[in-house]
Amino acid sequence: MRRYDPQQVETKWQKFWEEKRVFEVDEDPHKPKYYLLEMFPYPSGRLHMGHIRNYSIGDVLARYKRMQGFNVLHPMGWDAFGLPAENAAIEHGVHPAKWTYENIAYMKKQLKRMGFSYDWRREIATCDPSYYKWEQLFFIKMYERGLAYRSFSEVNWCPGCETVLANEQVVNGRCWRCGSEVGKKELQGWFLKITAYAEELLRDCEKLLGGWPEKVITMQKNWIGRSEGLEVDFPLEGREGSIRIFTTRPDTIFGVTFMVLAPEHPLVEELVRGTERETEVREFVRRVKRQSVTVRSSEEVEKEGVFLGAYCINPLNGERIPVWTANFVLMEYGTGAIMAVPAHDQRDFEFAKKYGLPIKVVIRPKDRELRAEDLSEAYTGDGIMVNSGAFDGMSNREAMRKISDLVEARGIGKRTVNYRLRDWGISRQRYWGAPIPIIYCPSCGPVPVPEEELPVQLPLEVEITGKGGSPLAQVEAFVSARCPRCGGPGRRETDTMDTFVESSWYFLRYCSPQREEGPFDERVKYWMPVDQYIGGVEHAVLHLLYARFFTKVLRDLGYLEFDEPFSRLLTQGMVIKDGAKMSKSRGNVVDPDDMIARYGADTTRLFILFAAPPEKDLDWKEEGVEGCFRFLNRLWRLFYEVEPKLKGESGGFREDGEFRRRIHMARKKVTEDIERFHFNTAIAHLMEWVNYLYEVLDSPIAPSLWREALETLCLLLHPFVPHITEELWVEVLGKEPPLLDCQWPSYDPELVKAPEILIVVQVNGKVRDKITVPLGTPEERIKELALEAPGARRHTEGKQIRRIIYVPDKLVNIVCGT
RNA sequence: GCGAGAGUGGCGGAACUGGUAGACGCGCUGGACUUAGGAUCCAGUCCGUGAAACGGGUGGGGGUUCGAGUCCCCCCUCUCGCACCA
Repeated sequence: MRRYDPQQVETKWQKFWEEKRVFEVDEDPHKPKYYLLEMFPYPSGRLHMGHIRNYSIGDVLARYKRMQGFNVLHPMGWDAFGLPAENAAIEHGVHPAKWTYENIAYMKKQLKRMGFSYDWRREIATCDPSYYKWEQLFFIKMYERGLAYRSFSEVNWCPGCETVLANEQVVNGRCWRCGSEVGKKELQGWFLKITAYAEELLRDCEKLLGGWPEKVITMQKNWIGRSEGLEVDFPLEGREGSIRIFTTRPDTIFGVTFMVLAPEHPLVEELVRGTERETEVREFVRRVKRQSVTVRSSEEVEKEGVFLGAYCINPLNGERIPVWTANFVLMEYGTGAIMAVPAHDQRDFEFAKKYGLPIKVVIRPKDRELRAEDLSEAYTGDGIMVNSGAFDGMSNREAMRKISDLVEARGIGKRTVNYRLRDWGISRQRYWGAPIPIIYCPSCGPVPVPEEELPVQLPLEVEITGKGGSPLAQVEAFVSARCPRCGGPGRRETDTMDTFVESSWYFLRYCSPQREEGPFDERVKYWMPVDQYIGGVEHAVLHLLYARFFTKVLRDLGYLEFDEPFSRLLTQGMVIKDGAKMSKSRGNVVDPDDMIARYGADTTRLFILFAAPPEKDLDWKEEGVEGCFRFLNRLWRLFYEVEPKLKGESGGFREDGEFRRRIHMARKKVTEDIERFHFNTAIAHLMEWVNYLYEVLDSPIAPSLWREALETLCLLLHPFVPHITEELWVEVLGKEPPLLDCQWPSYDPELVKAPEILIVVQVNGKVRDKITVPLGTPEERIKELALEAPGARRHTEGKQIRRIIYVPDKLVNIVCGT
């Protein structure tokens, strides 16, 4: 018997697939399309187990759908711009382009060695000018529509990466990539107006229901953070002007006992200038501004503030209200100023307690009185209005509406909607990224590069030192340019785009990757949207939000006709070893190359799919891998042991119903399990079936039945372990490759049914016996048999039988007295 | 603190709409075949008793039900996300 040699088998079929172009697909209007996409990798050097897991899951679905008759688009590419390439240049003196392309070449080889069914003709690398050219075009179109703008503002600055970060890229006050503590910096940069789509991005979350994990939808909703409220002007006392605040609780406006401005609020300086408090306040503001984002946003930080010495007037009741500034009010949100109602807001309450500010109750619960001096915390619930003039006695909900109406009618404020979502800052002070296609002209200002001059190529001759800001600024040949508008001398923008811009539309480019006349054509209509997207949860509010935004923008620019890019999303769990995420610093990394060399790609894939369901974390265990390797050997031996039995005549054998039933059972189970992404149970069932086939190895089974079983086994296992199945299919069964073009086997529900069914007999809910009855036995007969079962009789003897419950084909429960 | 998810053998994990808890795999125990094996095969493996019978058992406590891992209430633990957003 031939030994199972994964290396030999796997390289043989990989070569075959490539030569026969098995994975290449074209548009075919006669077939239903299925776009299966996995998040493309950053070419960091080599694949890690997280990639292998992601792509193994994807490959199962791609192959399965293809065998089901779908025209499956399954592309792969490279998220090729990014900092590590630049760091490699700084550390090892290798050019980012060289480093990137070498990594791509190696990782591509690894992907091929895993047997993933990608159509490599569609491969894209985002650092290729033919890719980012279109991105630059989108930028210009967005600029023309006011969706890309330049602004001078306080941005997140990562000292480690020496560049700006978008809000989404700051995780717990730290850089999402390098973990450095993020600071603030005043900087001029380019922004994409994602806030213009806040409402739609939020609303369309409804369209994702059912297709996306609820968790991701919730995270996106929270990130967008819509809140409805009221803006109100509080006139300043003794001078011109007013303080505009935003509140979601207009019903508490009679309970305002102080105002708080964000330390960055322009009025702070204005109000204290030339007063005795000037020094104290300035000192405070300086101190707060110095606090890093991490410190200022962490819970431990105590609320602190200072009185500005100024007062304003509550426009509803004329009360005189002191104005403070404090660290817990953010300039970025709402109007940067709040009305403080300590009785009904916990933060205001804490602040009032600390500084001895008055507390005034304006809402009481329905069933009791509320006294300010009794409060140990703010009362934030609903109730009845008190101390609120004309609104007393009203429910606070009603008062909310009435007060808003009044404020709007008097012209001192308006209802507004606020979002937490900020515009997306895309300028990066780095080299290895797509250049922003703008030329600054001393007389015309920023001018977009004309379309016909795109792409603005990233120059390759550049010195990368990691010091002194953007490397592009040093390349005079790049920087100096003619103003497209007036023809005068101008200078190019030297910042590059955030790499999340590239990943916001790559899935569209796969549809027409080589097209030179435009970013995409009618093929995008055929393939999009992506039917199934697979990747890690870490992009729940980064990539996935940006990609949704881009899709909507491109739709409005006339390129697309749909609203959402990804119909279904599967977020896979992490790969864990020894209780922790695999990482170099922990030294618990398992290298895919190692696994392939020792066990082969099929075993590696099988283990990953078998050890845990996709959305859960996967615990890497060498012993588990060995178990899977053992199974494939068992499978291999089974085929060669059965091989001689396949040759004989099929006549003269007793029809074996159970043997046939198992075939259909397997088809049903595996199909259903793949549909719900329960690959582990699908594989478990196939293992069980193989165990059964070994048991009946010496039984007189017709050769045609054996053949049917083995063929089914190959077909059902193929999405998981494509190489070994292809080999057995051809070498033992003598069939034509590739399996990918064979039809997924269907099952006959009638044949899945067993002729005899096992009925569990319970007495008072406890299992006491089991009986076997022929399919179709009438209920009355089954109940009789159950009562006669010895195990049941032991427990019913001498007792009164009260009820008999029958669950068809499952159990009988005899309820009797005790 | 808020929100979501999860707690099942020695381990990874099964159990679709309430209906035999522990499938499958790992590990472990014993045996067979072997010069040998960490190869392969057979048997066993939730706990209590040698075994049957029986009893207990899905984080803890209550409840609904003929019947609860599954549904409801309270509590504990863990993971993830958000975290002064007015």
